[in-house]
Amino acid sequence: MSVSDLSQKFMEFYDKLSSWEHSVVKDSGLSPAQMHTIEVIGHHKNLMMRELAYRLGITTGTLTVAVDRLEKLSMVKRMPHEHDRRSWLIVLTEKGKQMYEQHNKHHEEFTQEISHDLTNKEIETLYQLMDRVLQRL
Amino acid sequence: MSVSDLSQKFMEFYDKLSSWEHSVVKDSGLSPAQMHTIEVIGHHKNLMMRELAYRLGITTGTLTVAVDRLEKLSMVKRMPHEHDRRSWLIVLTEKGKQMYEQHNKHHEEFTQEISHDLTNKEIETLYQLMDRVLQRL
DNA sequence: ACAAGGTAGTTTGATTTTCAAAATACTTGA
DNA sequence: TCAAGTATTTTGAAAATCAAACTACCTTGT
Repeated sequence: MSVSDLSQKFMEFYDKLSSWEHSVVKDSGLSPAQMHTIEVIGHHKNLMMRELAYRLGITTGTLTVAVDRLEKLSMVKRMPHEHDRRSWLIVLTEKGKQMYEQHNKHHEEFTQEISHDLTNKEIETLYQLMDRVLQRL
Repeated sequence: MSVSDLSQKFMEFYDKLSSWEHSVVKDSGLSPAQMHTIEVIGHHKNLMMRELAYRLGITTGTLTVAVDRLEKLSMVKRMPHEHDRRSWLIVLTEKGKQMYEQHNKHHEEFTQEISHDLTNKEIETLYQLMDRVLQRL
């Protein structure tokens, strides 16, 4: 039982999550990138372009286009920043919030499904271990 | 401690892994999609176009273009299929194998790094729990 | 044996995602 | 105030993606 084994499991987990996400998102009418954008905005409530781009791992130029499109779909809107007239706060519209909530529900159903064989204690343990691992990131 | 909490951790893990992967891949000269293609081929040693496309979650049309490009970069090559003249087996070249090994090493260093605070027993537990979760996927 | 239907891969045409670099508009600090 | 810095957008180009049409080959039922 080596670090290399754990590494394999991490990557397997990542891959499977990725393909699950992909298949779920397809039914939503949004692209994976669009859904991810909505997830991050929904999680943070409001973000400036620069910060959002950073969290999505894309450039602000790319984000400008993406936000334009999401705005056209009535999923997000640009709100003026109170203290900096160069900036926008990007927030979810009502429709965007619904999309966010629904997608979250999918995540929870998914988690429910895959942790079905675990006891409450095991779920707790898994949570704690992942939490500790994540703190080093 | 609910399923919803665990769900959050899963998504946080996914996100952070994703952005880590992104930053590592950038230094390799390949795109994330290209690296992922190499990872999957490297893992399975050889795959037909159809199977590889399925595992990558893309269409065969997209894959044709991607493999063309990776072939031009001398990372992969198409080998004729023994029993089916319509098919190719996609395999890594020597250069592709090196890329694959190096990327794997990055994964292991990453895993080493983030599991640094865990005891061997905890690593074992985490591995087992993830393994059980993954079996339901 | 052979036609019909199925499958593997490629091509085509279009859209989306992405980047780097230049441009614009605003803020900050000396 | 003015120079330098920052937030966003625009531009031009490349890469990733899809659906649908196409080619070549395989399989099956009669």
